[in-house]
Amino acid sequence: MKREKISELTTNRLSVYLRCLNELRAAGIKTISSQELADQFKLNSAQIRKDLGYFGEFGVRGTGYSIEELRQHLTKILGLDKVHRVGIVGAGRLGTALANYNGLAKSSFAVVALFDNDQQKIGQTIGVDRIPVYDVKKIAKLVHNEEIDIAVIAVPARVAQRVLNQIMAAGVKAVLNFAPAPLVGRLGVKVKTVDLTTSLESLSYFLALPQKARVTNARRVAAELKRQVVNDKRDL
Amino acid sequence: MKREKISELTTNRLSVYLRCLNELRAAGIKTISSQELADQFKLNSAQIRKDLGYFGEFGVRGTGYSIEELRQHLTKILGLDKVHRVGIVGAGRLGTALANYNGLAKSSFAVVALFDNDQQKIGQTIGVDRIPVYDVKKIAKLVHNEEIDIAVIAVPARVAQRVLNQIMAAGVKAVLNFAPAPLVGRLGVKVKTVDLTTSLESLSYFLALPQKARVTNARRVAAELKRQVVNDKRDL
DNA sequence: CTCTGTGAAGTCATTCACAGCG
DNA sequence: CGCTGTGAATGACTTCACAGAG
Repeated sequence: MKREKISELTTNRLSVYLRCLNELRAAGIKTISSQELADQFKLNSAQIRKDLGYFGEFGVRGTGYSIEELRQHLTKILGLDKVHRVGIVGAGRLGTALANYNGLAKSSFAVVALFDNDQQKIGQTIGVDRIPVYDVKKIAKLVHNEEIDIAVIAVPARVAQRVLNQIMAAGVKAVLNFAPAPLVGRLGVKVKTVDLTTSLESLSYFLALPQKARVTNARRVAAELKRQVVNDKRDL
Repeated sequence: MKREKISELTTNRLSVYLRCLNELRAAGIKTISSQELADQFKLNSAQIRKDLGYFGEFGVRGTGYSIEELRQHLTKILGLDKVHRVGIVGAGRLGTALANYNGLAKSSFAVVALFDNDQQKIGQTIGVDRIPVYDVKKIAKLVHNEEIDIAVIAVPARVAQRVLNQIMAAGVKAVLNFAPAPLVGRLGVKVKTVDLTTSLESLSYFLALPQKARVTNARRVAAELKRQVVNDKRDL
């Protein structure tokens, strides 16, 4: 296992591979080759082998990968063998929706606290899990008491940087930001921004293109189509 | 204006530039250089000039860019001079949260319909804007009647591909997908996936790293800052 | 003979660096 | 002069292609 720097593109893909492996396991399949796995999404098989290669040699030549074994390795690599405790700052619509989002509960993330500055909301609980809403001022205390290791920013853009500063001051090292703002992180703190407006505007750009440009979108689309066909065959 | 293929990384940044310009305009500033703009987020000024250069020569040498003028150009380029009509499939927590999300209303996206298969929800309206919830079966009809040009998938992963197929059959060309599933699009249809689980698992990976690797050298962290904005250049 | 693991080649993106306009 | 626009250089990511393990 050579500890060179792993790109975020790679870690994102590892997450996707893991999800796929979980499904395959549920389907009772024991073994899979990088080529078969690549067909599931439209990736190149060398990409998968290379991604895995950064972390070790998990495959068996001539056979492929043991699904259960690879699954365990990826779980470990991604740090999903421990439950992460998540605090959401901003108990607005997005914040509460995320607190209730089942997708998270199913994986190893537990939302343990929400924070807001609205006195109306503070003291309430959210969802069937009755997650408490605290005063934003108590972030530092609760990060410590509840052992929160991941924070989610779901506040308006204009206060996002201030909130991030509070979060970092409290010692949280990983932050998922939904505010459409370019946040400045600090050494050793990972800030990942999910920007819905940018995503939509990017779609808008695509729609604004002349139809010809949208369709003649080059090799990648062609390659996708090819794989699609392959997939369909396989399913039969 | 040379019509070569523009990377999605570029269009994502254009969206961010535009947001910044809107703020600068609100602050009453008239002109800005690429260097100043680059300082706002941690970008390279050449990057900005190159991004803009794909679409024309908007700058004035020795001075910089007229904020109002550049703002108008970017708005046009991103197709934001027209209001996009958005339909959200899945009236669960995420779907309704998005329907209510003010960030969208502020820009040029209007959510005009939700779709669900739960008879309890069909016929209801969501939020202060009273957006109606329709039966999923009516997607094709409503896409036509309401002139929906962007669809949002906010349904569980296992039904996401089926929903996408219905959406594409209805003629929608741009789709924002929140389901954690590798969807297969069709020629001329843009599918952009926002995968919360992957984002969180990527943060988890970071936390699982030895502290030393997390902090690394300042140069690398600076470079990472630029990547904060989630850029799924590969749509899963 | 199949499929992994991996250098080498190829492709795409970012940054440098500077000519030349205003 | 200062700042844009852009080739040329560098760097990052992906894909090819094949030696070699099982």
